[in-house]
Amino acid sequence: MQDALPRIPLGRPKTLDRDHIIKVAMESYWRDGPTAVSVNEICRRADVSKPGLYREFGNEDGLRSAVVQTYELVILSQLYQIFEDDQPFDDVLAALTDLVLQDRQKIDLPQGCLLQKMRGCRKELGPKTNDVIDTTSIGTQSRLKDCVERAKHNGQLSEDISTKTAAIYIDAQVSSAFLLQEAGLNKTQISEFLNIAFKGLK
Amino acid sequence: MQDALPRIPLGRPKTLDRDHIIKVAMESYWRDGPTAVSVNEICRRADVSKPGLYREFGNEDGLRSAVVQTYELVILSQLYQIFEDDQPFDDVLAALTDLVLQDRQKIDLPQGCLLQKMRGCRKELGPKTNDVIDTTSIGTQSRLKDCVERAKHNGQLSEDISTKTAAIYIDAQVSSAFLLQEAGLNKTQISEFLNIAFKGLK
DNA sequence: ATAATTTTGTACTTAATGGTATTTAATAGG
DNA sequence: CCTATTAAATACCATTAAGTACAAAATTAT
Repeated sequence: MQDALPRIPLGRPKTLDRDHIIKVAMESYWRDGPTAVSVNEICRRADVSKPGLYREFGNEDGLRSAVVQTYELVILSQLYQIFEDDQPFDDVLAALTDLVLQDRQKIDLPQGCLLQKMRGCRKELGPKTNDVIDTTSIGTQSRLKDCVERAKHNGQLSEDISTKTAAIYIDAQVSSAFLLQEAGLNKTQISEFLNIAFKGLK
Repeated sequence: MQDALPRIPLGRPKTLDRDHIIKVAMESYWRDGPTAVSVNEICRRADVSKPGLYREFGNEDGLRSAVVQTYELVILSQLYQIFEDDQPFDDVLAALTDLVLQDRQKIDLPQGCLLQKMRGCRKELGPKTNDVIDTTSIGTQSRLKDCVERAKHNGQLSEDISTKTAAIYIDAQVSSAFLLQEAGLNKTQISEFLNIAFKGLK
């Protein structure tokens, strides 16, 4: 079979920038809170008409779920990289600390973790968004569990702690560190905090 | 000077039950989220007229700040009791675990910690509420610090960890445990989690 | 040209929000 | 009984929310 030639579409050409809307919405939800920014406000910030946005995402739930998906793809991938790199477990924990401590303002990104913020107000979010939150959380957990399993296998982590609990524990500590950072703690304090937390794993 | 006799007030007698409104609002914010319930809805749930509520609390910010104050008085007092009881540090940590694990449904209270939920969306709350959140947080921290200092003095806790960091750490771990509980983890898992977390202090 | 097709934004709807002006009800004192 | 005083709720306000009907604009095909 021959490949179909790129068909020139009929009608008015597209100008609506879906990725741009997602980017603006992501930063808005991330910085101001997932329930603190209205669709109206996002339209204003992204300089897009409301029907344009609704055509693309269906409804608010569609927009928010698209945002979470993009967040996993663009932001959480850094985290996944750490889990997948085959390095000593201590280095993994150090890399996690570095990730939390990296200066967000320099790269113009909001503080904290959007997924965590979404989880915090999930009752106020729609079903689709809740689904994406769940699958993303499960994705993170499963990667973390693989990492923990590997560490156990290499004798870098005690077998006493169940893999699931260890994964939940590490995730929770990183989340706490993000929260404390947003509350205004300095790098030294965050570092000290994670030090104590990760000591419990040894 | 002579004590003034109890003056009988003129006019229509009061029937508005301030404490009842606070109770209803507290449970609403706690269960559904501090920004998820409108003043209208609270009026409905408390069976009170809107001007009645506004007369009593001024505005939404006034209601929310009153709720947080009551929360400290009624709920956090249990926590404060643990910090103030002069018991071995290990017992303090065990008592904290018990507090998290107590069955909230039996006593018909929502899960999690309202103060923590308020902190999570503080940008969406008014200035008065933010003030009360801050003073309450400081109050908790200061009691925790006293408790930590005592433990250090009695040789039950290493002097290596700064008192402030230890206090922040313990508070964060309890908060995490509450969150995990809300996410559906069972008692065994929560217990295991706090076990690991508190191990880091030893 | 003009018709067909697709994308676009103006302007609207309905419902809810936080907040209040105003009237009505209930009491005490003269 | 009438007035002053206090507390109550009805009914309203402006604003904003999420979501949409519809006509104008921009293109290709005829």
